[in-house]
Amino acid sequence: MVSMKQDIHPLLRVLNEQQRAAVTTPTGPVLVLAGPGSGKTRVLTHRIAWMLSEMHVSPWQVLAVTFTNKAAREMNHRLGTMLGDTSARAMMLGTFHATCARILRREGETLGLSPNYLIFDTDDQLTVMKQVVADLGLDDKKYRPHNLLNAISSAKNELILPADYPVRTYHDEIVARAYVRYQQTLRKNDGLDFDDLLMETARMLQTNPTVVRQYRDRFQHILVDEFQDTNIAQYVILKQLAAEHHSLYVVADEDQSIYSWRGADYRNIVRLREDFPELLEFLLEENYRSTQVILDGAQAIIAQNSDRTPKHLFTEKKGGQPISLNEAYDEQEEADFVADETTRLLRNGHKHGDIAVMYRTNAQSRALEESFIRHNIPYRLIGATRFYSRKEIKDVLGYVRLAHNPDDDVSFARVINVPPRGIGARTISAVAAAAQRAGGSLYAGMLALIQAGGQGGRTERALSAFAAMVAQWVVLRQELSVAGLIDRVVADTDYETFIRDGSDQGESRWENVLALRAVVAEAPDISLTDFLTDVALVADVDELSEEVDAVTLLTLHSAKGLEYPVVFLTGLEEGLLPHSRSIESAVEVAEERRLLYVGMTRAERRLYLTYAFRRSWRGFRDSEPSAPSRFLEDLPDAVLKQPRDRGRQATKTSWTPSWRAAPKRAEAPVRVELQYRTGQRVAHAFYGEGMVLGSELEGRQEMVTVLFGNGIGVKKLLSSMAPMEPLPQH
DNA sequence: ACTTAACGGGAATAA
DNA sequence: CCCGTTAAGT
Repeated sequence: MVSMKQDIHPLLRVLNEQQRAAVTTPTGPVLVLAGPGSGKTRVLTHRIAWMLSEMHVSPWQVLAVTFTNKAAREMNHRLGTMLGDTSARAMMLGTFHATCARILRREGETLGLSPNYLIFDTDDQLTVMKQVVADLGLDDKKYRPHNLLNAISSAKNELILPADYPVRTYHDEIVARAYVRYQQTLRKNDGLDFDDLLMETARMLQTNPTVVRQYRDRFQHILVDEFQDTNIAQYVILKQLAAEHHSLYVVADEDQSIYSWRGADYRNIVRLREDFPELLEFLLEENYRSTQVILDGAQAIIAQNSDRTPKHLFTEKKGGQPISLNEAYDEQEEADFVADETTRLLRNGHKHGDIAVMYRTNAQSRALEESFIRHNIPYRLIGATRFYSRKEIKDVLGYVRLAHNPDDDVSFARVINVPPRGIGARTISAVAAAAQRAGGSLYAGMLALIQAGGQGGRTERALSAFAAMVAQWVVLRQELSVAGLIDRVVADTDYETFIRDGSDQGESRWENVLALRAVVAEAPDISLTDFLTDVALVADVDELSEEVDAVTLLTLHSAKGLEYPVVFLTGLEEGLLPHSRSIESAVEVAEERRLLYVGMTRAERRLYLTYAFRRSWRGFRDSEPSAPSRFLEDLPDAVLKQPRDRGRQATKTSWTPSWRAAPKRAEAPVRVELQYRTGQRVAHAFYGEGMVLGSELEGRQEMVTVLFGNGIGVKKLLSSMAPMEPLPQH
């Protein structure tokens, strides 16, 4: 039934029928299955507004969980303009991690957590785990701290406590011991890792009737975005909170589930249906983002996955520019193609900010950056080295963390001799030994050591000076703002002189310190605890501002939830997408495919897919040949700008980059006839005519070095792969 | 005690 | 290539 516009509630006017149904449904468990670009953020926002204005829900009773802090901010802003700032501010709105951090700050004491706990990031976790491996006398080659952390993270995501870690093998036994020790060490340092935030919250809600009642009363209405990427701990939190009122409103797209490696389990959708049998489901199938061509391409890719609900996405943006599929010689040429094409788009009226370049791994950004610099195109890079993981930032935060809690051994060990102040390895072991004896922190150990005396003048003076400095910071943190405290620690440690060593890198590091200082200045009243919590929970995408007009470089994972008029997806090669680490598992390959789907569906108007013919792998001096991604085979020619070169399809046999290949076995020498001789003239399908500079066997392959004309220059090609043939001699 | 060079091993996505 | 570790030099 078509209703007259004026009969429709103002909140609903901008919505289509499906969206309207989802927004106005009575409270209760609701699952909105939303395709990409189908306006799920809009639905969530309008649903909240609808509940507040039409269903007598108080903002205080609403908990909304988003995937990024940025999404939370945006939703908050939209609701603010729709309803007025006050009601928007009363809601609890944030990511799972941020929300749990807040709850634990208030209630954690029931679990024995200090209200001033700090969040330990990946770096800190690794520091702690290295200590654990050393303490337990484990071989760190056999039990890599990194791997142990992964195992522990998986356990935490499934709410498995150290004491309950399942042991089936000796290896499990070691992991279990490491887990116990790791958790003890974290707590001794008053730290929680990212997974703890979720696990401890879930555990508290499961075990503490008083707390759970309090939060069920408070959060009578819960809304969740990106539900397909929740893990078990997150699901338990939701289930516990919603157990009484059953007002749980989740938005999901199983085709965009790309975080299983972080414990996300899209079967939570199945659990939801089981745990809330009265669940109502809504579909959002109209896409408002992309053109039909882009949508068709993306659909063709995702349709190949089994175990999914088929969807009928459609858009009114019929037709559109065909998808451009491009092969480049290597990663440099690929990057140059992206830059050249960007320049062309800019000439045709696009802004830099319209354009995003996406890739599977952060390492791929390098070639792109270099090319953008050469072409003088402003860009910004998301991810890579997180701002808050940079050495200089971690150092300064280390001092600040010591002021917050001098018993934080991780921070203590990090900064005790930074900048170098004559406290070397010897002295540090003495401090550690004293701490051990006293059963206290390193800081306590240091104080004990100073009191006992007898270290020798130099060392004693250095230690006392450091101790006095830290003690002073602890006092000053009460009276100074965070900005003031940072100024003070930087001044006291003479950090500027240390970091500005005259090199360009030093300058850039100092600029980062100043940038940190500027960030703090924007929140003059923030408490030290809140500041340190925020810092730990910022994601790089959170910092993405629309005001900067630059091309965005980011991983496919970071791109989730974003959209751009023009998108380049680069490195679409076997080994990269799907990634070599996923290639042997069908389940993981399916997730890689979803990753491509997520990338493609970010594009509004123009989509470029690129792959390189050969690619350099880190330390290898020569690049390795690569094959186009198997996923590209599933693109119908109809959506492509030019039909594909059928000769260069991915082979179905699994391909491994050389650095993953099995060690070369001694083989009987195989005589291979060289096809090309130095001086030979050749014709190449892309590069035209050239002259062979040399030809040699590489393994069993003939590698030909050819000089091409037209400014193309020297290329190294595999005779078996290259679309190239010898020309008759004159 | 600190700095520097040489070496070896590992290599994905991220709150 | 980048990291951390180690050995030798300041």
